[in-house]
Amino acid sequence: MGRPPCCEKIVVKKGPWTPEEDITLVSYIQQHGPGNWRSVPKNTGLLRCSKSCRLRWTNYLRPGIKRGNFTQHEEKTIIHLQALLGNRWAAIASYLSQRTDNDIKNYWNTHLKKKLQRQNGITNEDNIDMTEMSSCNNNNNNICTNSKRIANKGQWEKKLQTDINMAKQALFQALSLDQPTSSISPDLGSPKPHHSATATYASSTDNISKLLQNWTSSSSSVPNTSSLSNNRSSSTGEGGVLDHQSLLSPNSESGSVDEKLNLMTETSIFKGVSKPIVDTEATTDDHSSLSLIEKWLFDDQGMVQCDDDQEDLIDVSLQGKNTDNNCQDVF
DNA sequence: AAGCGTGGCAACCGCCACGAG
DNA sequence: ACTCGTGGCGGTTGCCACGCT
Repeated sequence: MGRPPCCEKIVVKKGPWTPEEDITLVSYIQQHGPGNWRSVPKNTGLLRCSKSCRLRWTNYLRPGIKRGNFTQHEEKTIIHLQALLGNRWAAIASYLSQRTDNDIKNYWNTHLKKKLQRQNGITNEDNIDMTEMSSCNNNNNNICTNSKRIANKGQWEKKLQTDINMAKQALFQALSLDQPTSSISPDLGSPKPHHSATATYASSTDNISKLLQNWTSSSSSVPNTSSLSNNRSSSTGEGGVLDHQSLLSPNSESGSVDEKLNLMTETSIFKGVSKPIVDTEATTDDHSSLSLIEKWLFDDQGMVQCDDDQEDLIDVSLQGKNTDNNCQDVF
């Protein structure tokens, strides 16, 4: 038996989020930063469970989320990481800077699983768990068996996660010093192809952009990075919070909501977000230097490549073969 | 044109980990 | 050391759009 639902006592609304709710949530997070989700419904008046607020933010409203079709590069990355990590979507998502774990999970379940099934000539009747199957793509069957056995709570997971987190943390620290600005994918805010015509609000990122744009009037210039830096430096422990006005005020300087949301990623208010916003410029500047983790991911298929999609990956410049070693050690 | 089946995605549910008291 | 509250994660469900008959 698990704990009772977090919002059992109060009447909570379920189902798709409305634009008004989204705005309320975004506004609140703009002012207070993410985190302390329990207080969000209370303070905003949203009739939503705190969990629901958090999910809505992390999976949909959070700036820097790339939506739309997965690139081949992303696809291959997911396949490889899934084979290595299993269904640990959050961990996998940490390597795809702009994708949410939910997105990756959905994509795996709806596309990649079937694709792999086709490639491996496995029929649905076989009812083979693709998670396990792909895990067994590793060379060592014993590894496969053992890792499956301890897949859910094994200590190797913690070690692996710790190693990854440490490496990433070091990288982010380095990047944050060297790369003051970022350029989030232009895909952000673009409507998802599949649901672009849908009438359902919740299915269209574009809608919230449009809606938010109604809150903003025409404007001339984009807030410069230095002002953001000032915000950051003058922030509290929660991190620098963009002036609420900069996002929603009619007098805002910034042109599009997407731009504003993108800029939000540059502030540190998202420190509390589980998945770090990645400075993509660091990766796009030097496409020629394929990161070790990517090499490692793609080596076995001899498909080391450097295309436009590469910017989607975190350039985890881990030392030497550490990543490889870490991953193998834990097995 | 209507009915049905399927696919895709957002959101919910239940469990776990962890920190605070 | 223990309990409780909260956040995080992965699995699953429900809804909607689309395609096929």
